Amino acid sequence: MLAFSLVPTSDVPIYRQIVQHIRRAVAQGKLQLGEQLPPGRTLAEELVINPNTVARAYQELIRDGVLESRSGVGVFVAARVRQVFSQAERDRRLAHAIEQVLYEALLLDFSLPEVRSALEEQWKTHQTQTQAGGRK
Amino acid sequence: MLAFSLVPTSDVPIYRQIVQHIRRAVAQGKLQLGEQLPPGRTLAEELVINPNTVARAYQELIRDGVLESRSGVGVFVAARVRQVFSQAERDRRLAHAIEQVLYEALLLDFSLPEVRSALEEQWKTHQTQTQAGGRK
Amino acid sequence: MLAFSLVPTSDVPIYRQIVQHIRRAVAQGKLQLGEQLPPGRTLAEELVINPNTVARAYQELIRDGVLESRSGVGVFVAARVRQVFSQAERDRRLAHAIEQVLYEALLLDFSLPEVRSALEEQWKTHQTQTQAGGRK
Amino acid sequence: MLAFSLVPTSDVPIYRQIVQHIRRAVAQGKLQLGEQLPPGRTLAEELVINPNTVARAYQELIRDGVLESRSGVGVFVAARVRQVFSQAERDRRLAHAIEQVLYEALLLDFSLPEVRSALEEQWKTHQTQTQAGGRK
DNA sequence: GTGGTCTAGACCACG
DNA sequence: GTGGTCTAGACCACG
Repeated sequence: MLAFSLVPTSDVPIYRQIVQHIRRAVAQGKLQLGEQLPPGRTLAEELVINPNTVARAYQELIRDGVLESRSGVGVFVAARVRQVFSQAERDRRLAHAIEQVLYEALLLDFSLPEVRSALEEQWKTHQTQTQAGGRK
Repeated sequence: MLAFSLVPTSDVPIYRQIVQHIRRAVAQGKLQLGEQLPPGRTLAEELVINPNTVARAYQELIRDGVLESRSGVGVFVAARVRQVFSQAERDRRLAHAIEQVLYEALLLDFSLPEVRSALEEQWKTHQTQTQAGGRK
Repeated sequence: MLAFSLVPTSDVPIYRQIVQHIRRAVAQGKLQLGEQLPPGRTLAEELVINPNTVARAYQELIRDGVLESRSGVGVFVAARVRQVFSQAERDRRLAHAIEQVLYEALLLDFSLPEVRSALEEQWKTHQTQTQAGGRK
Repeated sequence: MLAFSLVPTSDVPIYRQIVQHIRRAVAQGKLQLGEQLPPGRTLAEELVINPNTVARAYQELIRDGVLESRSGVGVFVAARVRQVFSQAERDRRLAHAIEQVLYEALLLDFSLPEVRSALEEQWKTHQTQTQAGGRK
């Protein structure tokens, strides 16, 4: 199931919001591996946006190995998430996300221990929320 | 002192990179309250970018109360940087940045220790890059 | 320099033809690392197609680390081609290309030695064509 | 005999996968000239796909002179499969497929020996998968 | 002027 | 009905 709403005023493009939402849903096990996603047109209607925008989000997720398209049938969560990226690229992407945290923390005057404990807390919260989920 | 380098191919616009850098320098006390900033043209020359780009960064910081313009004299760090963020707002913003790291890490199949050590490493690297550290 | 023409009757989508053409030009050293590509609008005019179609091709190449965008300036061949893909993904992509050769060969009744020698010949021809090029 | 499996998430449409498989079986003599093919519905059941999809593949092969339909009886391998491709055409098609491999390999930074051994491996794997091999 | 995003609408291949 | 491609045209951020 996919239920979310967009933040139209955000500086994050709509298609990116969709991408992030689906990534999150997969990570949290709310979208099961192999599960079918709503047809692009349906999702577009619900979100009151153009179908092309949804298609673009789906395309990006397909290219990243998170989703799979079966022609004439629909789009599905990939049976197993392919490891598409090289170690260097994985590191790069993680570093990029961490950099955002770093900037935010410095700007807001948080210390390393504060950030670290916030990270650990959120990580554990996520674990318990997705207990029986697809990921141990 | 302002010493930093830009990442022209980053998805963060150049003017935002400048804004973030100055905010951080002020937060860390590397730019003293009341201290004068280099003229826009000078900074633009050093960074080999368009002067308009620096001007835009200064404008945004002036609008946010971090900098002050004294006409005919120059741009200065505001005498008292107003405290923009409430504690709740600070926590919310940090949590949001960490959430991005969390989902990226889960999708790329990183473990908590890996993320934690990457965070610590980047934090320390940043510290050493901006040596003079500490705040008065 | 980019000079090529489209095959509108082909079953290969236009944006894919552009992608393949640029990949080839980079592989052959006809597009130097760091070189700027023509603005999407210009290329679209030359090819008499919609700018969005060119943009889509550029986007895909940026995502694959072949090109880089510098905001407000233009699109460039990446300084060094990033190794974006995992070993598994690289193998997968190579296998996919080889599979096409295999099918074609079986259908046209070529033997393995014939295919192998054709491969070696084309490889060597490419080497000599790009002698002084970016790749040894 | 027709025994093969489909790749539903492939970018090759299912009906094309069927067409290629039958062409190959005929080229390799695994399907004898004049031999009857399974009724479309039977094949569709085995492959767990829509009968229309099989029908479409048969249609294309009939149109190309590989198969023949005898009304009320069934579909058969044509008594004499006409030779569609000239030698020049065969070479051109093979060269084109190899060119794709070449550019993919260069971009993914594979060496000639790596590509050659991947080719040989896939060729042999294919041979063993379709054991009964040889041609009469 | 440059690329990035989005809409509206069309047509097509596939199953 | 499903996704994939393309056009035409608009608006925006950036430099």
